[in-house]
Formats: sequence, structure tokens, C-alpha cells
Amino acid sequence: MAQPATNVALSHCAHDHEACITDALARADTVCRQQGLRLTAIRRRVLELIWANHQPTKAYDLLAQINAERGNAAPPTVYRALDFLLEAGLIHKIESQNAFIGCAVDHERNQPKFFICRECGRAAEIQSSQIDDVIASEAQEAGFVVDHQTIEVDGLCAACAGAESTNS
Amino acid sequence: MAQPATNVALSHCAHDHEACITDALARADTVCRQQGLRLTAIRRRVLELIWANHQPTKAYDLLAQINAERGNAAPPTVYRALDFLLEAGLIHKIESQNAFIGCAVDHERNQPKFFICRECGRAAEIQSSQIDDVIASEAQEAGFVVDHQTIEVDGLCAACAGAESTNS
DNA sequence: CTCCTTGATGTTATATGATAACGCTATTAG
DNA sequence: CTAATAGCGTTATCATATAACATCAAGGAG
Repeated sequence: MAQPATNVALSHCAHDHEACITDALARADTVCRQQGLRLTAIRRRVLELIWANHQPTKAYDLLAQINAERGNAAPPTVYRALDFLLEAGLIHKIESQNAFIGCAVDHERNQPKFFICRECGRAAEIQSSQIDDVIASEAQEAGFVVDHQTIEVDGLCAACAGAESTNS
Repeated sequence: MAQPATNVALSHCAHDHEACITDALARADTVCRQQGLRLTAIRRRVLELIWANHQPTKAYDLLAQINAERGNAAPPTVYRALDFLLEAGLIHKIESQNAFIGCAVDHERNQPKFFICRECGRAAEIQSSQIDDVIASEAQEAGFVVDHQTIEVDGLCAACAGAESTNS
């Protein structure tokens, strides 16, 4: 299941994908150095693969990609790397897909939220604080103490929605 | 409406649990009759068990409960019932737990959302349209066409938060 | 430098969650 | 009544995730 470095599904979203990956890894290096976390070779490689795929990526796909180059790792190898990256805030889990995606967002005040396109498979992390604010006020009203949020909105991204209406 | 519950873990939330289950099943009967859907014995039993548990319930737990009384069903039996109930809008899946919970809410205008207590395990479905509104406006701004939402807020419910601060 | 502690990784096995595929049965529309 | 179909049983298998224990490697104390 070789995964192209530049994803076909994302052709409409032109950008310097290599730079995008490089930047993400550089940020990760910085974050880990600052927090005294060890971004080991495997962890770094898993993060790199996740960014390279540029779509929510499944643990076993990562495992396959790693084994295609490195030998035969077992599931715990990948899951431990994923746990570390989640913990460090460098990736998020898309619960509705059991998949993982890189994080390029500052979460000091906001919880992660995603718009996920069913057509191109891309998951865009959105950064609005409005949603958090509304949830916070709803929670307060109910006396609920918020700890963590899972917000995943499925549908069609602008590009795919446009393409679809053009086709018909 | 408000989501009642009696359960070992939910002793703080007293209510007529039997009536709660009965009502849910009655509503399900009505909905299915109106829509020409067949609420068969198994489907009804699965729905009943879900309401009886009154917490997000896992497929294999349902399977075990069914087999404790009925013989030895296999996973597809339960998953097919769950698929039907999901499709009919009689239950929801809590993605972050791979579990299922009964629905007592009208979703003509609102998408499902949950406050999930990490202490008592209860998942309260909330009905505010504010959250949907904000998401809709964010989506519109991004040109994203919303299809379905997954909104799960984890934390402490009012009762458990109160109990915790009392303890310390 | 060496030992020792500790965190990271390897390895095996298994738990948990979900579906494919096929054939039989029961409902129901005609 | 009969044919078509939806529902269900059964077997096998796939997909997702973790437990438990062995081994290895990095870095501080002596």
C-alpha cells in the first residue's frame, strides 16, 4: 500500500507539500526540545508519515509503511509512537475514523475540531474559538465540567462541493 | 428531553427507570410503524438492553447479554440490529467509546451531541441548537457542506463534579 | 569509564471491535 | 399460494488495540 508523497486526492489543494512536512517536523523538534521530550527515530518517522499522507491515517497503514522500509515492526511499535505524539499534542485522533492526523494548531485555548471531506478524505483542523465558547456556555449551564472535546464535522469541502456541482 | 437514568453508577440520578425504558420502546414502536420499519424481536431486544444499561454500551456487551438469555448469537446479529437502530435514528454511536446509546431526542433540526461523564459513565444528549448554528456558520464561511457531526464532550457531570469537590 | 537506573523498543500473544459471504427462514405483496 | 425479499444464523476473517515481558540504549552517579 505505497502512499504517494503528494496525494492525488489533494491535487486541487496546491501547496508545497515537502515544505509542509519539513515545517511540521521542525516544529515538532522544537516543541520536544522545549518540553524535554524525546522525539526518537521511530516517533519522528511516524509523525513524518502522517504528515506525508496528509489525510487521517490508520495505525496499521503506518505500520505497513514502516515495514516497507524498515523490516517488521509489530503493532505496539506504532501505537506507542502514536501515544507519544498524541500526548505531546503533535497529532490528533479522528475518532470517527480510527485514524490520526498531524496538528499544526496552537491548542492553548482551543480544543481540536475538524471538517472532514467525504470526497477527498482531507481533514481540515479549524481554529475558531466560537465553537468552544458555545460549548463552554452550554456546559456551564448544565454544571458540566469540560475536560476534552471530540468535534468532527463530516461533509464536502469547498473544492469537492464545487467539483460536484460542476459535474452534474 | 431531559435524559433520566437509574443505574448502579447513577444512583445520584433517581428516576423511574422502568418507565424510562418502556417509554423509549413505545416511541420506537411508533416511529417504526409510522415509517414502515420492522422493529423485530432482536432489534427491539437490543434497543431495550441499550436503554436498560443506560450508559453507552458496547456491541459485544450486548451480545453477551443476549446470549445470557437466548443461546449463542454471533456478532453479526448484534451489529445488524445496531445498524438498523442507527439508521432509524433510535440510537447513536459514541465514537470515542465505540459504544451505543439510546436516543430520546428529535433530530429534525439538530445533530446529536453528548456530554459524557468520565466518573459515572453517563452520556447526556443535549439539545441546544446553538452549537449547530455556530458550526453551520463556520462551515458556511469555509464553503464546507455539512453532512453529519460528531460532538462528544468529555468531563464531569454536575453530580459527579459536586461529589468530587465534597470529598476533598 | 563503568555501573546502574530508567525510558524506549522488540516480541509474542491476545483482547476487542466489525464485517464478508453464503444459505435458510419468515414476511408480505401480488 | 407463490415469488420476491428482508431478516437472520453461521462460519470465517479482517481490523483495531493492548498486555506482558524481554532486551536495549542513553545518561547520571560514583
